[in-house]
Amino acid sequence: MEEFAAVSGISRPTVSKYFNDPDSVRRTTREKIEKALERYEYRPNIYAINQNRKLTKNVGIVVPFLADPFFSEIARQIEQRCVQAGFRPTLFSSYGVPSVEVDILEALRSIKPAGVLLAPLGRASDRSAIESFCADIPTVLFDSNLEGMGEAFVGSDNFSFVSQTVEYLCRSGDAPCFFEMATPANPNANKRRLAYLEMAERLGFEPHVVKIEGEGWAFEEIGQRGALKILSEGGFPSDTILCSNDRLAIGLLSACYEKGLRVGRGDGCALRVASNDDHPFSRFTCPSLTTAAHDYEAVSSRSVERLGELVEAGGRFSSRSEELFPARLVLRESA
Amino acid sequence: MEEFAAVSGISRPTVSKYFNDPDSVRRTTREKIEKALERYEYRPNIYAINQNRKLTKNVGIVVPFLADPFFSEIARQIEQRCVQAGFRPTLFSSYGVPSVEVDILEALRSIKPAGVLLAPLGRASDRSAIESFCADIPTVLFDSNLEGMGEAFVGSDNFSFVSQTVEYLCRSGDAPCFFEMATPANPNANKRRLAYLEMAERLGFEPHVVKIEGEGWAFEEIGQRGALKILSEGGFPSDTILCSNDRLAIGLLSACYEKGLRVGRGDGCALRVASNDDHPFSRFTCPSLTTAAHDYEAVSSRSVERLGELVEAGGRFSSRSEELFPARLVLRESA
DNA sequence: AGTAAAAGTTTACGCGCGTAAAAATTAAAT
DNA sequence: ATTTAATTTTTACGCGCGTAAACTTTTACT
Repeated sequence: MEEFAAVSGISRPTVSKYFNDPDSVRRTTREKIEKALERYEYRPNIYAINQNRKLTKNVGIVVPFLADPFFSEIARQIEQRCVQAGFRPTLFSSYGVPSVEVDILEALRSIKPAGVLLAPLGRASDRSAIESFCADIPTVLFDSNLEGMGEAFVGSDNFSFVSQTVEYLCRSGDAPCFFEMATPANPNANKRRLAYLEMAERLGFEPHVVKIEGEGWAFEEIGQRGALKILSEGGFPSDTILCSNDRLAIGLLSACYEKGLRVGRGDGCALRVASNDDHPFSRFTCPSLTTAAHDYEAVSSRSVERLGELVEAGGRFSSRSEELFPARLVLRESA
Repeated sequence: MEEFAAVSGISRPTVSKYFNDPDSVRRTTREKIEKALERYEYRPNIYAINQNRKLTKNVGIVVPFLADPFFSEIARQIEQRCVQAGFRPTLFSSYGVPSVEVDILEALRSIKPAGVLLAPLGRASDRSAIESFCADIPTVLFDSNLEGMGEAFVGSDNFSFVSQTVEYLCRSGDAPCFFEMATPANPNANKRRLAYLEMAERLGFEPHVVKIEGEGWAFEEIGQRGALKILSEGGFPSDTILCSNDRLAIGLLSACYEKGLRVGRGDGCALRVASNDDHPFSRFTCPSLTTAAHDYEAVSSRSVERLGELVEAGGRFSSRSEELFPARLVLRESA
């Protein structure tokens, strides 16, 4: 930087100021530096910068399972918006393993991020590890809420999802049973079940929750196996099935196909299947999946916005906020 | 570190040595330090470390599209193995955008990685940018080969994929036509087409390459639209279709379902469909997809191994190696 | 016990940059 | 042309650690 300052005819502290914020120097000064920049392609050393700055521009984005297209899609959007907001995002996935999630948080501490956007594993998360992390690093939770943790939460309104799908299914045919994992990894799953039960009461139908066995994040396989088991043991309590999430539904549809059961709302269809999430692949299932869509854009943009505000506010909000975005019902062929 | 060295009763240079490599100090010394570590939870500042070390332990992993489960799966495995090898991996995705790929390489330069594992976009990549990057940073290419770039390439043997699927399809029924994008993003697609043509000649059948329009990485949609168009304009030249990759096949299967065409090898099936990749979702398509599987494990482990050797060798190999792993034919219901 | 090799200690420097303070310069305003 | 505010320059220090050199202590081995 010393040398570069010399060739650009500006003092080093001013050059340093320029790289911190190009608009903080006079226009003529900026132009001189930028002219020199074209000829000498100097880049400040990021490690030296971050060692001396109290606050880096790093942002950590943590998701529970990047191989799930839902998360890779939302991570993609969040990443983009972080860059637009002037941050340097780094993407992490715990791939469903709690200890990896803890390791990621540990690694994040060491890069002294301005803030972290965290979608926790959920039930399997080490709550005390996350709590102590949030105490040290400004953190916004998204997608999956852990009560009281982080400075803010941005996610989707599970009741909005389920109420719309249930309402639609009841309006257009039989009331649905609810298909889910017995021990869901994600807290959203619990909220969805509760929403289903609530809707059953409101609309006056008998709820049936069908729980299937399975651990981990291989939801499609769990859904497929669970559905095959149920189908060969007397079938579902209703011909209309609402799945807790699209990945389970993908497994269910594959099981139905295997069993020769036609899914859809037309004549000759044995089952109707609807679900929640609007997973990127749900348009290509057979039949295409009727589902309640996340507002990907709202969740991702609001998460990053909230993080920006948090960093601006010095890392703490006076009170923790929770923002939930409603779902949008997407009618396709499966129900 | 000064203070920590004091409380642990060891000199600072030795403590520094310890954090560089715990095994480089005497056992008794190590134990003293680790005992102190339990009580004072000191962590060396990663920025100060990397500023002074000639070589960081950072490794960049770059994939073209993380929302494609194929890449998220291979990225997952590579990430794991990097950690096991003592590296600090960071994951990047260009999400199909060439300028983002260039930005990523630029960002990678600034973190001075020990090495980079790069799966380039392919046709859309800025070759000169990648070339100049590889000249500066030790790079191993994987999945997608760019002639002469990087110190090594590790990928799958496209001929092995196509020869096995074609051979199987011919053996068990009619010869396949080949379904692909007119302007594929990935160089593997071209190799697969050539392999198909070569196999047609070897086995003595008339090749039919069916090309569909479409740009970008939304392969399922492109495959679906393309297939719908073809099906409503006279159909495919053969009742057996080999897709260039699984994501196109997923779109094709969805189009077939929509058209009421039964896919599979049994009686009453109008089409047989096979493909390449063994995409994580290909087990759950309707019907499940017969495909040639990548050796995910071999490709990912060998890539990381090769990178380790490269770093060990000081960043340069005397000659560029290309390693291709054969496919494994996975017979499912679609063909 | 004696000795060479291995490991640790002291001392000191430098990495590349942020940043503070005081002085000097420039730009804007009366 | 003066005054005043805004920038820039000079000078200087420090961040947290890697690392080299010379020296001292510990370990391993005959």
